Amino acid sequence: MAPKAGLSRERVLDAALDYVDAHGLPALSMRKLGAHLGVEAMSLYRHVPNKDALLDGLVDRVMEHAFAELSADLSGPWVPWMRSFAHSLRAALLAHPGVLPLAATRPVNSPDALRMSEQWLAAMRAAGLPLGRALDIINVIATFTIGHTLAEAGRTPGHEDSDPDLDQHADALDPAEFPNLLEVITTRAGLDFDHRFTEAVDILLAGYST
Amino acid sequence: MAPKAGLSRERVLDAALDYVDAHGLPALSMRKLGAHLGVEAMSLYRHVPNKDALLDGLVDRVMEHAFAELSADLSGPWVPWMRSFAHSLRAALLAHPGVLPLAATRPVNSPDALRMSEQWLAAMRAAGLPLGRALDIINVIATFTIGHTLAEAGRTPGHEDSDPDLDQHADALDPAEFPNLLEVITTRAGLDFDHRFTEAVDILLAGYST
DNA sequence: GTAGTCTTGCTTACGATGTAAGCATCGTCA
DNA sequence: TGACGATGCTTACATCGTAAGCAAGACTAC
Repeated sequence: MAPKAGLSRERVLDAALDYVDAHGLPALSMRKLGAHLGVEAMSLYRHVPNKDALLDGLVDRVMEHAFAELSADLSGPWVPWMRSFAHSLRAALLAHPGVLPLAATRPVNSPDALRMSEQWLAAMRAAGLPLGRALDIINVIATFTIGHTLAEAGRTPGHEDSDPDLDQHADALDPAEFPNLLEVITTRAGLDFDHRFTEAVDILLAGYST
Repeated sequence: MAPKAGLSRERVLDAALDYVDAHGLPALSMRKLGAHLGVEAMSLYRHVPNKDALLDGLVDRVMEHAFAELSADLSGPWVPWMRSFAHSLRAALLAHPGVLPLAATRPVNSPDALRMSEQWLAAMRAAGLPLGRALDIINVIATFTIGHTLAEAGRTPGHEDSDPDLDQHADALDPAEFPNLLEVITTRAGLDFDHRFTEAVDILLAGYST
C-alpha cells in the first residue's frame, strides 16, 4: 500500500493529507491511516501525540501551501498583495477540500502563519494604516475566504458529489412558490463562484482602502 | 436528569441543543443524550433516523432562530433588511457556538430557509437587481457571516475558554520578531469583533448597492 | 369486552474508534 | 560487547453509532 521505509511526522502528515483528499475526512482513522502507510495504528503515535494534533498538522500543512506562492515583496500598495493572499488561500483550501472544515474550525498558530501576520501588519502600518484597522482587514479577508470556500467546496463532509445543494431539490420545488429559485437553477445565474469571490474581495479591499 | 414523559423529535432536538450548548459538540453522543433525557440511547432512534439527521436538525433549529426575529416586511430598500439578516444570523450562531461548525459545514435546506431565500430574491428583483446579483449578495453576506462568526466564537470545538488564540502565545512571542502582534495583544487594537463585523457588512452592502 | 395492530421504549449485540501499557527489535556509541 | 534510546507491534479497554428483536401499553374494529 505504501513505501514503508521509516515513518516520520512528515510522512505521516503527507499520508494523512493524501488519505483525506482521497476518502474524505470522516473516513480518516488512525488504523486506516496506518494501513495506508503499511504500518500498525499505534506506530503513528510515535510521531504524533494524538489524532487532534495530527489534524492540526493537516491544517498547518495546507496553510503552508497557501503561503508558499505568495510574493515576499510587501513594499508598495497593500491592496494587491492582500488580494493575492485571498486568492491563494482560496486555491489552497479548494485543493484539499477535506481539510476545509478543520481549517475553518481550528486556530492557525503555526510559526509560518504568525510570521506572515506580523509582516503584513508591519507593511500595512508602514503604508499608513492604524494597527487595529490592519488587523481587521487581514481577518475580514481571511474569514470571508474561509466562509466562501466552505460554501463553494460543497458542504457534506464526506465528499460533495453534485453541484450546489439546490440541484437536488430542483424537482421538489413548487414552481408557483419558488419561481426565483427555479430560475436560478435553470439559468445558473449567480452560481459562478469565481466571479462571486473575486467581486466580493474587491469590494472589501476597495471599501477598506478609502 | 429530565422531565421524561414522552419523547418526540422536538424534545430530542431541544435536548441535544441544550447538551451541546452545555458540554460542546464533541461530547454529544447518543448514549449521553439519552441519559440527559432519562432514556436509553436506542430510544432516540424512534424519533430521529440517525445521528447525522439529528445534527442537521440542530442546524435547522438554529437557523429558525435566526429567521424568527426578522421583519417580514421586505418592501422598500433592500440594504437595511439584508444588514439585519446578517446581524440576526450572527446572533443566532453565537447563541449556540457548539453548532457553529455544523452550520458552516452542512447545507441548509430547511423549508424555512428556502422560503426566505425565495422571498429575498423576489424582493431584490423588485428593487431592480438582476437575479444573479441578488443571489451573490445573499450568499456573500451569509458566507462572510459564517466565516466571521467561526473566528469570533473561538475555534476549539470542545469549548473555547480564553480570548482569541493569540493570548496563549503572548509570552512565547519574541518581542524583537513580533512587535506588532504583541502590540495587538497589549492594546487589543483590532480585536473588537462587533465593530469588525458591522463595518465589513456595511462595506459589502455599500459596495453592492452602487 | 376481545383481538389485532401501532407506537414507543428497552435489551442485547456487533464492529469500529482513539489510545494506554508494555514488549520486541533494532542501530548507535561507550 | 553491552547498554541504551528509538521505533514499531501486540494486546486491551472504554466508548461510539446503530442493527435486530422484544415488551408493554394505546387505539381501533368487531
